[in-house]
Amino acid sequence: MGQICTAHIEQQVRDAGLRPTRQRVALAQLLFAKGDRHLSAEELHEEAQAAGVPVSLATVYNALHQFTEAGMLRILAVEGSKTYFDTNTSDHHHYFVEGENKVYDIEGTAVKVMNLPEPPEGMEIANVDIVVRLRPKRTS
Amino acid sequence: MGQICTAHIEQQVRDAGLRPTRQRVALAQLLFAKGDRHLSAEELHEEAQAAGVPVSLATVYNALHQFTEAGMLRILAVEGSKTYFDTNTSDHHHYFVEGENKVYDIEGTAVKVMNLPEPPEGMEIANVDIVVRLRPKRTS
DNA sequence: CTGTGTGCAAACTCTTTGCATAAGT
DNA sequence: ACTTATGCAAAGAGTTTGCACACAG
Repeated sequence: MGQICTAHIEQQVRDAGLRPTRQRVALAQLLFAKGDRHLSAEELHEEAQAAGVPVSLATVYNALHQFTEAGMLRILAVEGSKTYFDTNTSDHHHYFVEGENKVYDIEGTAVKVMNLPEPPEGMEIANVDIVVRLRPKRTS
Repeated sequence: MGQICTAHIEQQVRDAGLRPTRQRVALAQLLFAKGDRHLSAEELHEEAQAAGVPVSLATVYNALHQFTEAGMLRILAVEGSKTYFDTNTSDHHHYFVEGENKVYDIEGTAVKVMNLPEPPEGMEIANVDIVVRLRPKRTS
């Protein structure tokens, strides 16, 4: 099964126009094997190390951007210094927790946006991101 | 009128629990005199210089964060390395143009979000940001 | 006067880049 | 073999911090 998955991942990487190198396949596996995830370059780097794949941080950045260009990942629109990548590239939405700078998917969702105006001339909508910012409830 | 505005701005700064110093008042004036704006620290710094207010970049950062804590500004949730501050702290929404990393308000808007689920235990919604990502329309 | 704010420069964090080495086809 | 990817370390951008001087109350 590891074999089948690896072959499948390799194909995805190849389809993106990238050589299925050890590092890229390993990173793709970490990214896409476990369902939807949001993570930063540094987090993925640590995971790779932990998984026994000695990949450099620069390579992680390269791979993340290449995957993004290929449409396999999307960059999350959240404040904060770090860039977060999302393995779910379809329209879906997030909670952002103030203070801890963490992002969670909004689950079980039929969230819908109404009355969106027409985009300006010559532009089209690439996607719509909704970020619901949460804060600890004040003691009542 | 400049007088009245300045007095008003000074009061706002004072109400935020901050001393109405030359720099803070000047920055507040630039920020709040012209309606809704989104700008980075560096942009505000340049504007201040251009307006003949020789304020340092560090002070701009300080002021922006202090105004944000006081609820006079909000940090925009957009990707990219720079932090953008928004002078409109009420629920309203943005276009983000891919490539040029620019943010525009969505105008004339009755944009509404439907079916937002309950937030998790102990959390409340601080606000909801909608970012509509635009890209150039492909030549048809 | 007394305490807070400011400005400068150095430090820090995250990300990108250049170039020699290694790996894929 | 030939080309592209990787890893390292150094550079770069944006932001924060520490400390002496200046200003507001």
